[in-house]
Amino acid sequence: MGRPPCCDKIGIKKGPWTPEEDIILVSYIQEHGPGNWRSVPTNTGLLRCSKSCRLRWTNYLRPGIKRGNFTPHEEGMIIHLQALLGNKWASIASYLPQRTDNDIKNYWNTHLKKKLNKSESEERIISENIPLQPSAARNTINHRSTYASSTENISRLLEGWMRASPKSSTANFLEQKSQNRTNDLMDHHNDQSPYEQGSWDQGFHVHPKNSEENVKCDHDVQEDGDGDGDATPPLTFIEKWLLEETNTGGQMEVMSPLMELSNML
DNA sequence: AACCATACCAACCGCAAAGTT
DNA sequence: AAACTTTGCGGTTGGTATGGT
Repeated sequence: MGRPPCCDKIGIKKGPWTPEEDIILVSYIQEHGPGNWRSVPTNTGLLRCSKSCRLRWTNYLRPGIKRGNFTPHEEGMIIHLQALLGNKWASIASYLPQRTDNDIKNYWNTHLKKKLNKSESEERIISENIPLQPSAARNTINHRSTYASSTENISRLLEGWMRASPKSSTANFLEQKSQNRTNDLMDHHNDQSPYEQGSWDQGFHVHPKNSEENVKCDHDVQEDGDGDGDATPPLTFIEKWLLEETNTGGQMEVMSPLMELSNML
């Protein structure tokens, strides 16, 4: 025990990351790979604690992250996985390979929790036989248009940086990364990508690190089941359901059996 | 136009598990 | 086995954009 807080040191910078810091971190990770976070600040000269570096990478800079614009299918998955697993955001995120646990957690806290509360109260009113106008707001997801703007800035910055630099392995990596980001942004701007089979495949195959993490997370989830006894249902069922969901194109109707089960649990 | 309230997201903090010596 | 270090997770908060008055 007695671990000293890593962020208490004098001279450690806090707050929002600058594009320059992002570039330093990305290029370092490209060379050395993610991990050994302890050594990242000393080796890069970044005035950040190791924790902050890891968080920045996993939640923001890691290739293959999809940001904003949660599809109805993703939303449904989060709702049901949360019902089944509780606030195990990392576990839930392992089933949404392009999303980070932080993103899912934020989306839950800012959108879905309210939505569910509203739905529950409306259902209660309905069950009490009080007439109620259909609520348009119930099906409305408030997506803020500025959500991806910072990502876009990073993308542009990286592109500019690469043009100015000789073609190194780092630059190649960044170019690829930039391309991924651009593709993501295209998805966002088009706003037309229902959660489809291709998205899964892309998430798992294009980003090896991602899938590697998924394997680990899934393993963790399974261990959770017999560990703390927090009523985690058999994961094989969830996986089966997710598979069916993926194959059927993710219609909400498919979830009703699951909802019944989760209600029973 | 200015002010205030609310919504949202990025990042921080503390704790615990896992890993290492 | 104990002490220590590192990593990961979930809860929370601060800053800022947006909407309303």
